[in-house]
Amino acid sequence: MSVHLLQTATSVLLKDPTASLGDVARAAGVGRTTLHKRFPTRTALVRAVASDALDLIESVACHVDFDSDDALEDLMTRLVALGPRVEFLLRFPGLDRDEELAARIREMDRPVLDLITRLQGTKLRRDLPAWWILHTLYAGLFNAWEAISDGRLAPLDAPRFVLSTVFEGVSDVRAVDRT
Amino acid sequence: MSVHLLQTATSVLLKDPTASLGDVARAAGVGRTTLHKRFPTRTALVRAVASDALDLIESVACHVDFDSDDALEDLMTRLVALGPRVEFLLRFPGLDRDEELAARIREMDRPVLDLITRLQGTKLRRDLPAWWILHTLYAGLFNAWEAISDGRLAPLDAPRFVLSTVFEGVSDVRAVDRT
DNA sequence: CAACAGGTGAACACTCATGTTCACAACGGT
DNA sequence: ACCGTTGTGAACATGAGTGTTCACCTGTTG
Repeated sequence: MSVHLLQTATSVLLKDPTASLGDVARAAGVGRTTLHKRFPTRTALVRAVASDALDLIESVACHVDFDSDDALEDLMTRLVALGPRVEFLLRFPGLDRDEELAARIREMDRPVLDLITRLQGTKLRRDLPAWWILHTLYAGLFNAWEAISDGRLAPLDAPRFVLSTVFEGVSDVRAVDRT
Repeated sequence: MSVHLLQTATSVLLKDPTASLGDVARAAGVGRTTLHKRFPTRTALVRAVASDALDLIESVACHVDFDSDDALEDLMTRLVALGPRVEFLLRFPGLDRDEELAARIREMDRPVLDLITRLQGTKLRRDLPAWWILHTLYAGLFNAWEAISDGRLAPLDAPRFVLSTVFEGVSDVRAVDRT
């Protein structure tokens, strides 16, 4: 039941970052008092939601074989499926001001950055910084989540769209004539 | 001076969407009363900032030759240069709930969507929806703006990074072996 | 049955953003 | 010198979100 509460809080706060605790409690079907019992302050709730999202990412990242050549595709596919729970992490305003959370995020980025750097020896472009590629991947994820929540993109289509677009770009290869 | 006020408001509200009007006024070096004189309510200020951003986009869009084959690259390059003023438009929470603004945005998207559809006959992939390509371009812009404001990316490098990444992807073409 | 933990609504005080009014100062035009 | 404009600070009322406490209800466990 605590899990469902966090999920509801995630979606409510993501749709409207200024939503009151009363809104969150009502959406979750619990009393505001109960919400305050579990999360004494608003920032505590936000941190719990963010922390939950980080746990979620870790729980899928540990299933990815980072030594594989398809690790990035595998990771991305799994992340796309997580949806709003993780979108919250990248989108919620002022979240980066929490140093502890920011540190945890950097900590999670590190192995992915290493993976990207390694893959730049084989399948990834070497003329782009690893951090730029990482953020391009994030941008692709973000893009897909937004399209899904807008109802324009079917969740099952999302991984294919993201991977295909981010890796191969939007140019028609057969028509490419630039250097 | 009114212009400078809007610019300041943009950056302050972008950094912290929950910033109070007092914060905005102080950052702009004017009294809160003066701010209220010019923009009676908070939403009025937000709408003014957004409207200003839209004007900015229109002012550069009218210099783009939409019949050219390089129209997209031209447009993107100009948009990258606009920076935070426009980032506000895509990022500020709850902005899409203003129907008038949303309509103006859709109105501006239309010619770009048409351009994309047209270019899908030549240089752009036909297996992706036009709206997906459009949002991928936006995601690239957003990515660049974020990197710039974080100090990781030099503004002059931004257009090249965005265009190259969005159009050609992050895969090393020479190593591509997928279908 | 008794005790206890967990959930609930009502009420309260507190803080803060907001919107408004008012009186005053600076400035330019007549 | 007069007046209208514009900006300013101070003060005030209002409303909303927040955090807290308390009395009450419910189910479980002993």
